[in-house]
Amino acid sequence: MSTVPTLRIGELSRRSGVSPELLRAWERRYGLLKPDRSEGGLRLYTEGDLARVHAMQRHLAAGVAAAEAARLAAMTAADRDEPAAAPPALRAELEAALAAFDEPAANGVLDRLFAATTVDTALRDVIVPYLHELGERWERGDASVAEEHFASGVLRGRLLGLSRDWGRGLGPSCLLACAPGERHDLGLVAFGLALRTRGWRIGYLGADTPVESVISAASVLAPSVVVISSVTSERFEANAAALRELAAAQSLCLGGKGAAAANLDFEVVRLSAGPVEEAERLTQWARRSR
Amino acid sequence: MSTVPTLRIGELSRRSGVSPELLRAWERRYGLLKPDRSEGGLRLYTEGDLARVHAMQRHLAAGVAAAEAARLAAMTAADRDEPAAAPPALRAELEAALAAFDEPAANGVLDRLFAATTVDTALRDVIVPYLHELGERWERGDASVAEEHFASGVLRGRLLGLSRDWGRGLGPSCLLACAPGERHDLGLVAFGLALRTRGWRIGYLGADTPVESVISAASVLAPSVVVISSVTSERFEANAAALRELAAAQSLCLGGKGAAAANLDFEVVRLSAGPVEEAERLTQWARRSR
DNA sequence: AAGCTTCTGTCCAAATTCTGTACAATCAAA
DNA sequence: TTTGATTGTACAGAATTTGGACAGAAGCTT
Repeated sequence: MSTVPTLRIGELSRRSGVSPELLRAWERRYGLLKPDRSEGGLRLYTEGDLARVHAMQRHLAAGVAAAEAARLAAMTAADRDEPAAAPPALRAELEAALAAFDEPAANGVLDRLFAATTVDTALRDVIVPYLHELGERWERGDASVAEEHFASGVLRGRLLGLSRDWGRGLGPSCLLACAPGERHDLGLVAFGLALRTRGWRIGYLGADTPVESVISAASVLAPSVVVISSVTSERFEANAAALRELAAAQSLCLGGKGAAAANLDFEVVRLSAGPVEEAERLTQWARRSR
Repeated sequence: MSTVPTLRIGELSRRSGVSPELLRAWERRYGLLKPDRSEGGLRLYTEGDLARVHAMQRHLAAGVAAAEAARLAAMTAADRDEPAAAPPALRAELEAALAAFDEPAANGVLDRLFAATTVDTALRDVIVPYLHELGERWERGDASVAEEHFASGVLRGRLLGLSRDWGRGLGPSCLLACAPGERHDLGLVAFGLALRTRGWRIGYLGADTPVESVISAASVLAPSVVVISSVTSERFEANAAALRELAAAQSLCLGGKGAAAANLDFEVVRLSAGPVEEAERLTQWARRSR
C-alpha cells in the first residue's frame, strides 16, 4: 500500500477536509500518521495516509472517541497491508506448478498474484516465502537441483521483467551486487524491486561479482548506497579487506542472511531481514540522512 | 535518448506553457531535464523532454509538491518515440549504453530493436554479435567484470521477458541447460527463443546444471530433445560418462562454442554455430525424423 | 552589425509549513 | 458542582519551498 510520499500537509488537508493543525495534532497525540520528511523538514504523505485519515473520519462520524478512532484507523490500515485470502493459496499453487516443471501454470499464478496485489505484497507474502521454503527443502534434500534451477529461471524472468527501467529517475540510487561466489540473486532482485517502488534508482550487477567490479561500477554510477548480498557470512569474511576499503569510500550495506552473522573488523550497516522490510528501513534511513 | 535534440528553451516554453526561467529552475533544483547543449552552450531539448514536462505539470495539477512531482515525472518512462534505426547502429548504441551503465538507455535501444524487427533478427544481428564482442573484449581485458555483469543483467531481463510461456503449446519440446560449471546462459536463452519462434516448447534449467538434474527434469518433461550448452569443451569432457548415459536415454545435443571441440567417445549432435542458425537446423532435423 | 534569444548567477517575495505553546469547549468522574 | 482529561483550534515567529525578476555576458539569425 505504500506509494511514494509526495503530498504535503496542505494537499492532504484539502483532500481530506481535515485542517493541517488537526492533522499534526493527530500525529503528535496518537501517531496516526508517520509521514516522511522533505529535505527541509516538511511532511510528505502518501495516498495510503489519505486512506488512513478517511478511516479516522469514518470512525469519528460513528461516534468513536478520537483516541480510539485513531487506534482503529491504524488497525484497518494494517489489515489492508496484509490482504487475506489470496496470497497463501497462491503460494501453494505456485509451489505445485514449479515442482511439476509447469511454466505456463506458474506464470498463470504469478499473473493472478500481480494482478491482485502490489509488488510489495507479492514479494513479501508469496515470492520471498516461497524462496525461503525452497531453500529449506533444498537443505533437507527434499527439493531437487532441477526443481531449484527451473523455479529460479521462471521467477528470475518475471522479476527481471518488473525491473524494467529501474535505473531511471531522480531518487537516491542504489548499486546492487552479490558477493563474490554468491549465486543466489533472486533475493537481491526482490530487494531492488522493493526499493524501486519507494522511488530509488537501481543499478544491478547480479550474482558473483568481484568487489573490485563493484568499486569500478560505483565510480561510474556514483550511487547513494552500495548493497552487497550473500546468504553465507563466509563470502563477506573472505573479502573483508576489499569490503572495508569499499566501506571507506562509499555508503555500504551488507544484505542477505549472511550479513547478520558475518564477523568483520569494521562497522557496516547490515540488512538481514526480508527484502521488503529492509528496503523500507533503508529508505527511512536515506531520508533522514540526506 | 529520444529524437534529435533540437528544441531551444523558448520553443519548449511555448509548447509546454512553462516559462524559460522555471524550466531552468526545475533543471537546476530537481534535475528534471538534462538537455544537450549547442556548441555555444544553448540548451537543446527533445520531444521526450516535452513529455516529461507535461508529466511534471500533471503531477503539479494533482497537488503534488514540485520536488516530488519532478521525481515522479522522471520515473515515468513516457518519453519514447524513436525513429527506426538500422541494426548495426543499434548495436553500437546498445554497446555504448551498457558500457555507461545506463539501463534506461539500453532498454530504449532494445525497445526500438524489438519494435523494428523480428526476434530472430534481433538475436542474430544485434544481441548475439554484441555478446560475442563483449566476450572478446573481456578476453582481451578491454571489458570490465562490472560491465559484463551489468550488461548480462539487463539482457537477461529482456530475453527472459520474451521467454514468457515458452513452455506452453503443442510443438516438439526441448529441455535446455548449461553444463555443470557453465555460467554463460544468455546464448542458451537466445537459442530457446529462436526455437520458440519455430513452434517448440521450451523447458529451461539455466546455468550450471548437474547432468543428473537434467536427467531428473527430463523424466518429468519427456522432451523431444535435450540440449546442453557450454562455451568450453572441458565442461563436456569432464562429464562425458554422465552425458553418454543421457545420450543413450534421450535425444541429446550439445551446444555452444565448446560443443565443436569437445573430445568425446560417443556420437552426439553438436550445435556450435549461432543460436538462430542452430535453432533452424534443429527444427529441420526434428521435421525429418518425425 | 542589429536585434532577439539564451546564458549564469543572484536576489526576492508570496505561500506554505514548521515547532511550540496556549486556549476554549466538551465530557466523564469525583 | 468541581476537577481533570480530551480534543479541536489558534497564533507567533522561524524556516522552507517555489515561482519569478534582473543584470551583464554571450550565442544566434538575418
